[in-house]
Amino acid sequence: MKEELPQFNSTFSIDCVIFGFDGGELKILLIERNEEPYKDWWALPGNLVRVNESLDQSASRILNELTGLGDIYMEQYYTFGDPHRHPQGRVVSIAYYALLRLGGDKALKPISTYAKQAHWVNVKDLPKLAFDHQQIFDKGLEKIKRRIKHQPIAFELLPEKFTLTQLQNVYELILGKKLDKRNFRKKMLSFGVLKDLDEKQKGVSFRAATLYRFDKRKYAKLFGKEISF
Amino acid sequence: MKEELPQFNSTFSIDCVIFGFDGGELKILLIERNEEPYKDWWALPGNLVRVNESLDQSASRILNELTGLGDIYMEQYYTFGDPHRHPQGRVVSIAYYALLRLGGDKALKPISTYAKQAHWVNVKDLPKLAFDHQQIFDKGLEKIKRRIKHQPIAFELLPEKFTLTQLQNVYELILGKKLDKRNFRKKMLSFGVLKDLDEKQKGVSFRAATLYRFDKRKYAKLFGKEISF
DNA sequence: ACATTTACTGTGATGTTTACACTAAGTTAC
DNA sequence: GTAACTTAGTGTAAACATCACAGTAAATGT
Repeated sequence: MKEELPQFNSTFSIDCVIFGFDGGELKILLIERNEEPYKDWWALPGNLVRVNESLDQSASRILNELTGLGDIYMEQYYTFGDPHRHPQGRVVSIAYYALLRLGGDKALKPISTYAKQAHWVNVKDLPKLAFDHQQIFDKGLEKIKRRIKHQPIAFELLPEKFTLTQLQNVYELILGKKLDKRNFRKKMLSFGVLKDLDEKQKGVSFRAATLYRFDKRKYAKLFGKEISF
Repeated sequence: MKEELPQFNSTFSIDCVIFGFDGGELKILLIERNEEPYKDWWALPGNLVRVNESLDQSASRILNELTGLGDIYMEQYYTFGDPHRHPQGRVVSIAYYALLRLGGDKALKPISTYAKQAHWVNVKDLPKLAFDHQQIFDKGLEKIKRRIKHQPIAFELLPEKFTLTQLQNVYELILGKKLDKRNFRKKMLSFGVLKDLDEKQKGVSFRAATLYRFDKRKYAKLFGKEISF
């Protein structure tokens, strides 16, 4: 069990908690491993950092290889370095979270050989994870809980045009609690960073809601004022 | 310049921003390097992580080697991994900050061979730093600015018994702005985590202030309520 | 037209934040 | 010991933010 991999005395990897929001559910992307150790286990997407790659680049690459997507909001949030977290040697792993919109069934293309398949899994229903990935996930969720209160990251999970109910939904899922509809809307609108598009939702049963867009320019002006969502 | 050190193809290190508060000034501990690269430059204390050390342990060790102190509040806050941040190879560095009370002239014992000397330097008056250490410092200061608003870390910088003015002083230095005395005291006392010791400051010119102690037990009970300092 | 579902709206009570200036107590210098 | 100095310590009113709470409006499907 404790055999050394070549070049494996010490190295570093990136692990990503890739959050996706899909009309009502908060999910993360998991892969089924195709290699030892933890072959056939579910795990967070991750890989070794390449020689001439920055950490941010490496995280983006991993996300891109798995989803085909680029230009996604990602943030480094913690580094896990227990000497025994990897059974075959010293691997320090730098964790990132990513937030993205799932447009219906966004194509996944798991082109890496180390994964058999990749799936979006509801965060409320995670399987047992390889390595210390449960711990990495827990800390990632905790981080975005804090961040969502102070920075406009919820919008990264939504399509460009969204309704206030959808926005509230994101907050409720991440914070893990119900919010009052009237207070939520009042507060969100009071920041003045939501642009009313004078446009209604299409293709829904029942009354269609007004669509909004997040106004990055106005937000940038407000920034520094430490607004609290 | 671009020669490879032995075993230096890729490795990881810890760098520490060690904050100390000393009767009115916020300082950090800097070392003067005794080795290439950046020989004779000022730098953050740091070192390579050892084989069987966790990251937290490594950070504690570095602090201990330099100050002789143990049981100090430290927190990992970011990992710096630009491929070219170290001129001799790939070194990913995990940054920690530490907060401690400077009791007068707390003995420093720089027993490491890589440092000629260590000094407490006012954060307002930092010299040019080696590597990307200025960036590491900036991010560390930014982190404690945020954290001090929500968690009781200011107390780590103060002696066990302190006055409200001293506490306010810490806040003002970290946040970089003046606070209103009455509002500050009202708010701090309202949390109910400060114990009035019925005891006055000694050895000061002019009126002596009441001493307080931070009540960790009460704080722990409150915790989860996300109190805002 | 009726039933159903979701969108949307306002007010009053409570708590928090801000702005603001004087008196009290102890020390030092004479 | 008294005057001058320095820091400690205290309260209130206005503005603002948060919270709790329920009914009407609009669109859809039958």
